[in-house]
Amino acid sequence: MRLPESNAQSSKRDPRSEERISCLTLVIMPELPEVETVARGLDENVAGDVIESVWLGSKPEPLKSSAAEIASVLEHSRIVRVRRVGKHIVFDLEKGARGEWVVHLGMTGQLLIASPSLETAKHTHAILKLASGRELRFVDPRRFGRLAVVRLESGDGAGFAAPGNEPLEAKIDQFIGLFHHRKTPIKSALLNQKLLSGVGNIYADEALFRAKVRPRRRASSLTRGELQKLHTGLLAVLREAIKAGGSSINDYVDAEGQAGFFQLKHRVYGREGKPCFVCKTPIKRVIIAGRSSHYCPHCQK
DNA sequence: ACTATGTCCTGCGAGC
DNA sequence: TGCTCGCAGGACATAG
Repeated sequence: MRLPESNAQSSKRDPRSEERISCLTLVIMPELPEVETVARGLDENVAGDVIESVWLGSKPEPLKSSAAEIASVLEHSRIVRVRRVGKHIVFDLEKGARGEWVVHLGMTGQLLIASPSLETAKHTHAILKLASGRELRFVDPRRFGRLAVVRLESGDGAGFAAPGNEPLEAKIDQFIGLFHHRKTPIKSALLNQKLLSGVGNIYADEALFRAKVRPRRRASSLTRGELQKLHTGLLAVLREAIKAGGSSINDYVDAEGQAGFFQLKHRVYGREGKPCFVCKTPIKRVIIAGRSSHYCPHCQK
């Protein structure tokens, strides 16, 4: 994971600079903690602002709603709040009727707050002009990201919902109930967004390391105790990552500092061949469900 | 009802 | 030095 070169130029000395958020979004793989951090940062910076106009890229856009639908919901709406739902960023909107703008960052998606004078980056798919004079831009080179809108007709519309359970809120019995009968590898089950929404490849590996469970194990083979440790490990690693990201929002100084998520050392992810921090055994990498999976063959059973 | 696999997309880096 | 090729991965489609 390297810093894209654009990171250097978007980093400014002033920690209050609106460029802060772009710095953050450039260096991360958006799983739950990263999306949470981006959503919080956006909430702090654009809540209360009004979307004056919307430009959507003309190429095959990464849109789930039609361009016209997105523009009609977004334009002249006030951003009430920005929050995370699973791996999605949800903008609560108000324009007489309520609505929601739902953004999924995919792998490489970024939501940047920029001044109109800032050069438009390659792969910019959407630009929202805000009443404050700033722009909110959606940039996504790999186009795995998605944009959609939800109209909420009356006051009590359901709104956007994640397909599965919120990992940070799932109680232990609920957690065990999700996994204990499944024959698929526990790693695959953790990545299944219909079970838990928000866990991605990195934190799945890290949680399994903390639980001392190998990723290839059938979910149904895990004992109650192992599932409890997995639940604990997952909560711990997600909370630590959110804390690390959150601190970078407050303490971010410049790109050299590489605060935030760089404070959180992965114990197995991306460490193939390197010694386990616990027992020094080289970390192994295998492919499960098409995804690279990292584990310690000694610590994890 | 589950589970497994292929596909999308671009930038980057390893290897020749 | 310059090129090719494989890899990265979330969500969805499709097949089993």
